[in-house]
Amino acid sequence: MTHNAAEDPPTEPPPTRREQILGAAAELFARYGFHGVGIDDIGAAVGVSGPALYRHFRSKDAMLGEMLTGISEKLLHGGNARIAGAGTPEHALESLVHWHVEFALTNSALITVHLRDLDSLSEPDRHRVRELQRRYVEVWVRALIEARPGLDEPTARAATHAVLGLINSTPYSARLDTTAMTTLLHRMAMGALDSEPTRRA
Amino acid sequence: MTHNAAEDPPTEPPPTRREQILGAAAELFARYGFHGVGIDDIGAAVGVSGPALYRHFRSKDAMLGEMLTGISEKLLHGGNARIAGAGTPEHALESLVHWHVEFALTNSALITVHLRDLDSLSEPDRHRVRELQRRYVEVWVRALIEARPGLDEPTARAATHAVLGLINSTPYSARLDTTAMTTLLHRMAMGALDSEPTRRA
DNA sequence: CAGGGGTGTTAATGATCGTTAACCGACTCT
DNA sequence: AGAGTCGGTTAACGATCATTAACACCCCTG
Repeated sequence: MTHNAAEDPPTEPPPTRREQILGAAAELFARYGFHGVGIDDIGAAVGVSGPALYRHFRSKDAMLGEMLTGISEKLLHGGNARIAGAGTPEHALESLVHWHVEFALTNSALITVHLRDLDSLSEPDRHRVRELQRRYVEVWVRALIEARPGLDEPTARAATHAVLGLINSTPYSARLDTTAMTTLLHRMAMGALDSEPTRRA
Repeated sequence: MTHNAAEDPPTEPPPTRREQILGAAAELFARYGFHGVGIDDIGAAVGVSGPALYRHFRSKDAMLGEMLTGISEKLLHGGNARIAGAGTPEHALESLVHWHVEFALTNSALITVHLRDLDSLSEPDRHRVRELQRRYVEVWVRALIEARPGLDEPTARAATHAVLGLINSTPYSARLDTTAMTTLLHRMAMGALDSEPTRRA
């Protein structure tokens, strides 16, 4: 035994099956909710029936865990990357909006699951995901405060949640074509953020 | 038997127990999801244990059904009322925003359940709720088009979903105090709607 | 060709949980 | 006092469903 062989190999080229299963599961979870989907349903969706999935995942909860930690990490890293490569604070903010809009439009099923089934996670996974979320929001809050000096932190945090809610509304929406939807959401998000929330009426 | 005595008496002054149960159930559903809450949990939350609830509701699904049709009707009727009592189209829109913000802040648990557990409903309830939702959105779409002439209907519908998403983000948000939150959400919603989504860049 | 890892299959197992049964005290109305 | 309804209790019942057992291939390497 060369220590533990199949634990967490980050340099591993992802095969296909796991991801195929996760994709199908995401669609199903998005439509029916985590508890509304049986292990057999997921199996059927990828052409195998029932407990075959246990060859690929330790449990049903593990699927959800991997799915949600995956999306949360992608969001956080993407956000950080956008911030890093931006010149002005205003540009950074715009970049974040663009990133999140694109992400939400591309991964609407994951967004839905993320909003909906977070607390079907096991304790440790839930904490991990919440921590990643928190850090992602923090990226937004910092960017927002830099771009709108004088904005206090609690307000910035609330405004961030609101804008993310706006963008994440995408799964509920009767979709326009992707490019129209992208510009619409982008414009509305910036409009919401431009509403000078720092000044009194 | 004087026909059916306890069916649908709309003129009835609501007692207390059903509503108490619905309130507790709403909080629990919001926190743990419909399937994540047992009948015993709901009972415990109101001080009785277990199947006592069946003296008040036909089933667990019936609770969810009543909860969600209730909220949907309140939203629709409130929306219609605001529209009716408004002078200018701009004022009507503003009135809708105010109404929804207030509602979401006052009933954040219901909003959460509404977004999350819609498809745990029985077929007929689900259709009823979706129909009410559709009509509520229609109220917004009409108001929006009147206030922003030249806006095409699909875009107006998408914009409506986005604004509702913004306002409904309230449950996820680290709440400011209610009045600050109200003005912030109101301002951001109007800002999003003012972002002249009809013009090209 | 022996054999072992990876991937499926179907049939038990066991827990959870909504729902019902059977039973009971309290309060009202006559 | 007595009958009935209302709201509650605890103990079965039954279904659903994740998980595991036991068994069967395929394929690749030695």
